[in-house]
Amino acid sequence: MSKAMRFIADQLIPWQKTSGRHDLPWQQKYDPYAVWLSEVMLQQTQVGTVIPYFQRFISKFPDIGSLAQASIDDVLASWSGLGYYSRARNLHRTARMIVHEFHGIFPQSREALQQLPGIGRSTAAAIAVFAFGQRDAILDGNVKRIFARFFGIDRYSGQSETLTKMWRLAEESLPQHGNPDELKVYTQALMDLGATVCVRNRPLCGQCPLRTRCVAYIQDRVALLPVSKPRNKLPEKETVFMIYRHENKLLLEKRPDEGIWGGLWCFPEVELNQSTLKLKKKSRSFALPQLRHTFTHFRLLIRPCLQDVVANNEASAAFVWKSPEDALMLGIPVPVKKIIQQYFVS
DNA sequence: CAACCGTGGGT
DNA sequence: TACCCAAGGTT
Repeated sequence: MSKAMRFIADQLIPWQKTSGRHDLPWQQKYDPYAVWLSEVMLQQTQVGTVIPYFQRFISKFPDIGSLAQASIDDVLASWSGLGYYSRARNLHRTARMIVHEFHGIFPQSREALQQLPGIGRSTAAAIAVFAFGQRDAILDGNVKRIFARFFGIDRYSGQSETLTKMWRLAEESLPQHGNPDELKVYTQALMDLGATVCVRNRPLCGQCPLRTRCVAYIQDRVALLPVSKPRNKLPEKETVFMIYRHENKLLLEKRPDEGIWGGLWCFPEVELNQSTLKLKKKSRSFALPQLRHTFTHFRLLIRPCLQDVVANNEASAAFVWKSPEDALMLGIPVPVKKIIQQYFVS
């Protein structure tokens, strides 16, 4: 192990104790269920966004047994608005697997945790460290950013070669003979440093315990690292939300698990073609103001179209009629929530 | 490996 | 505005 590697842990562990975060809701006790839930919610999601969801979710499903017993609809309702809904479905699947196949006992090794749905290598390592005191390396966005600067890595971290290198650095930077508590402090320190000091824009290098040996700082390349992901221009798509109303109830359709908003309830979508345009002209439908919704990989133009109907005889289980107030309590995507709140509740 | 999968905050 | 991206994982 090189000197630079030992330096990181030696600096970070005392730094975390004085300057790290110690009051996040999932840090109170290292309960495997709470650790797992928080790590999954925090995937690609900022702490400030997660906290209220975490509090509500753990109030409603306080332990893995209650989560396993719940319906997927109830789980998705609690996840509604948080995004990446496959995380919620995988969470639910994993809860049922642990309860029914593992007698309610969490796997404790990183390798075993990694076999569970929705738990990749970094999340598995975080759970193994925080919940079970194992010695494993995380490699999340914080660590990638810190390492890119500290080691002066000027390649995009998505490249497999760069990723392999970073995993090796992450393993080699672990405290050598750390006891479990030390490993937890070290792992939390990486997250805290990345989230509060070594941030993406304008990092606070004056406060950084690593700056004396940070390549980017020494070479004055902090603003250039890490290298941005090469992005494609977002394609634009267009859809019509048909809002069928019958006596103050709205029709919602359950989306398939695969694809965008999987498993959520949504206004029925209509293909935008000649026949639907004719249909819209003939029927007494009312166009609500369109709205734009931006995803990671495309932009969606939504045209909501309100239509009062006389019968509510949709017989399939994939459809429900709900009052606006009840609809808001289902697992619905954000644009559906916005439309209902804006036009259908007082 | 690259596309897919949400949403909100920051600049 | 338009773009970046945040405690990633799956296919």
